[in-house]
Amino acid sequence: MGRPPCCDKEGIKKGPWTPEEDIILVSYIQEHGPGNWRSVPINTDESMAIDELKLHAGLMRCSKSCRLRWTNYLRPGIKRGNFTAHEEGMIVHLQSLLGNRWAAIASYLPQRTDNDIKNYWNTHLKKKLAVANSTNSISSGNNRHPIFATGSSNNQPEITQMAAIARRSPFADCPSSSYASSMDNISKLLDGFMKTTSPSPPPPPLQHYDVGYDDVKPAVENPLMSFDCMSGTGGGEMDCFDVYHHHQQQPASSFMDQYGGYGGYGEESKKMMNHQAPPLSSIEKWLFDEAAAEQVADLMDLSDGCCSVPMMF
DNA sequence: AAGGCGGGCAACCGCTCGAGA
DNA sequence: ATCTCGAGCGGTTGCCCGCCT
Repeated sequence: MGRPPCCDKEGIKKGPWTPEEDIILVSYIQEHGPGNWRSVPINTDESMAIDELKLHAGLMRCSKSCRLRWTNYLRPGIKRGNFTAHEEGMIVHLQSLLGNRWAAIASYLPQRTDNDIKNYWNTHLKKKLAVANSTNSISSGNNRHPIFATGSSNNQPEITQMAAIARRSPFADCPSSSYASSMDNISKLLDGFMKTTSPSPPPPPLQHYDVGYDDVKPAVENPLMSFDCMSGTGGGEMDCFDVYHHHQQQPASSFMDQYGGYGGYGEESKKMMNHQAPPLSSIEKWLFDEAAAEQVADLMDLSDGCCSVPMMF
């Protein structure tokens, strides 16, 4: 007897997004910014300008669907494709600390979406950890990370879970072949869209940040939008861990303010910073700590079968 | 070559939270 | 203080694609 689904209304489209829909959504967000999702499909009423009416004709998606599509796929700065060993380690580590709070975990990997992380956990890491767990029964005492010695982690699982990630990612950088995973396709479509559509002046350039580079600078390559950092080269090649390592000198809030602005991750991060247990300041210290970086690297280098993995699932 | 099967991932659903009235 | 509603989150589903037989 719950609330009816927001997409139950007639005429609201569901299912896979088409390139045209992506273009419409990106165009809308470019002009209005992310957020106010409710208004995306609704703004097709008479209050809209003529151009906007044209722009949104055909985007019959509910607000949820629009938000999801943007945050999980279209949002600039998303790194797609294979997870690095460092990213795996981060995910395993953070999952052991935070549980299945994928949004919170994603806030520590700004280039990855919560959906991506969730899927990767469910399809890859869970199996790896299960295999490691089933083949090993070594006790975990020696692997406890100092972070759990603070007395604030009453119910924390063993940090040694992360040691179960024993292999470096065997995958190569190869984007998926389907439309939905092809940033090139969208970029080209958007480029073509701008060349072939309305004679009205082009909207102002959308800025995005090359997360992980030395200075946070707006990267304006495509007048409409730039996806370069998602495609496996450029910014996408930088490990998330490098990002954190690089920013360890900065206050976390500053880092999140700079990088978390898109798609709501910044807000989640701020919540994490300010309110939520476990004590993330400690976690952050550890994550940002150079020595910890080496420790993670060491753990990631461990071969299969050398560590215990007391799992919770 | 064709059909079956399983893995991976995009997208949906339902719930919770929080802001504003 | 309470209610309403939008935003966001996590769990789950279903489709697509590649591999195997």
